[in-house]
Amino acid sequence: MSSSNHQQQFRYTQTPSKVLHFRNLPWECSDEELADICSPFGKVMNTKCNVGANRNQAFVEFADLNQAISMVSYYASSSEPAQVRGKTVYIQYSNRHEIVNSKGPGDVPGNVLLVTIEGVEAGDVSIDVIHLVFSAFGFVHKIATFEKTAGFQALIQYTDAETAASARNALDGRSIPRYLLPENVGSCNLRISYSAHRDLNIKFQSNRSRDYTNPMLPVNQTAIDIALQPVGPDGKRKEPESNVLLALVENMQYAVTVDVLHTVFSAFGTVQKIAIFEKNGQTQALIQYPDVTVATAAKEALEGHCIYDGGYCKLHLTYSRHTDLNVKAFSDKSRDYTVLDPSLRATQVPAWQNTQAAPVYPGLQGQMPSWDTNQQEVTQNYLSAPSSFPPGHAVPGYSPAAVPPASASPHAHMHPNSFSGTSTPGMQPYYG
DNA sequence: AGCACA
Repeated sequence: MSSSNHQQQFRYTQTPSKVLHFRNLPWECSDEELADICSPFGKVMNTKCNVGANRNQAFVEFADLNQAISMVSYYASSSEPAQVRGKTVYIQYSNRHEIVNSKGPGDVPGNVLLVTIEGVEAGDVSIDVIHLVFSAFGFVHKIATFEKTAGFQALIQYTDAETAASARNALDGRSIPRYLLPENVGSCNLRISYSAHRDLNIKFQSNRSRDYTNPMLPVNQTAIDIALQPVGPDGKRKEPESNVLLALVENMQYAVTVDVLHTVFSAFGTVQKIAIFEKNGQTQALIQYPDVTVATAAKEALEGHCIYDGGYCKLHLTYSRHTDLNVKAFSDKSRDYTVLDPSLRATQVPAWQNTQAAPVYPGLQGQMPSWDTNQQEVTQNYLSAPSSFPPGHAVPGYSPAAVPPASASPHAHMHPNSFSGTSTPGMQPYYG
């Protein structure tokens, strides 16, 4: 019966309790900070921090009811509010009379985190991505991953509980950045608690477990394919290389067209095909090169750079799992330069009416600056150019208005780099 | 800025 429930909701009518409820606490307020402001009023028997959805509430249990009353009374009449780290905290009697320490094992702080990666299968998030994400907070000693009914989980071992806590506080409830995930994965929230483990027993370096303190550990058979993959300078294992790049475009303030991408990516070699699509509300593109080497050069030169000055249209590049795109030869969202001569666009000739590009456009040769079919010099210039990229300015001077006509080169598929090297003299922003 | 967890 509700009439028998005399628990009061509001401060002036609450019945006193030796348990006090604190709210509006600063982020990650510690038991020590709580005890600091409570101990002048009595003996603190128990505390519970990081309560509530925002983890900014807490409970403190005094030894005696009068001690709790004295604290509430003091701040009720004080001109200075109770503060922690300069932040005003609000104190009232809890509607319970003791702190029930129902700390599950996952709430006992330790140096090993138990991470549940929601919404993914084990294969979707590599141990290297996990390592990359969690290394942001300190040296990761060991990682073990496994699949349980709860889903894909990982144990992350840090040096100490403080480092583990900082990682937990920063990442719990958040998602792994999308550009670190495969194309087919949406958001994947991290649920992080503490493991009771102190020291993980990693027997092998494998696709499921790593011991970063012991690089000499034998490699498990199941991890051989992974071990054969190249390792980047940061020690992060790369995804399988491909001649096709997946580009995620961040902060897309300007339209990123097929032509823009073609111009940007042609600096590193012949672009065979481009496809632009939307995924999870973000613009993505696939760029196909003839071989992995060129794709790698483009990836390394362009990763993290912006198509436009001012941080606009920042590129995040990964290798696609595709090797040969099946795209419409000419649409606003895709282009196949191996099938279709781009000059057809300028001359308004549909692709399917022309199967012999070169002989049809002899006149265009004359429009081009002095270049012929032996464009070694141009090719070399642009292949060597990415090393001189100014950091943070993938395409300095690039402006949306300066998008080159895709029609400029009728031979893009025959002569590597001829497009970007010759078609747009006012548009050579890459290397100054 | 408003009450935990099993």
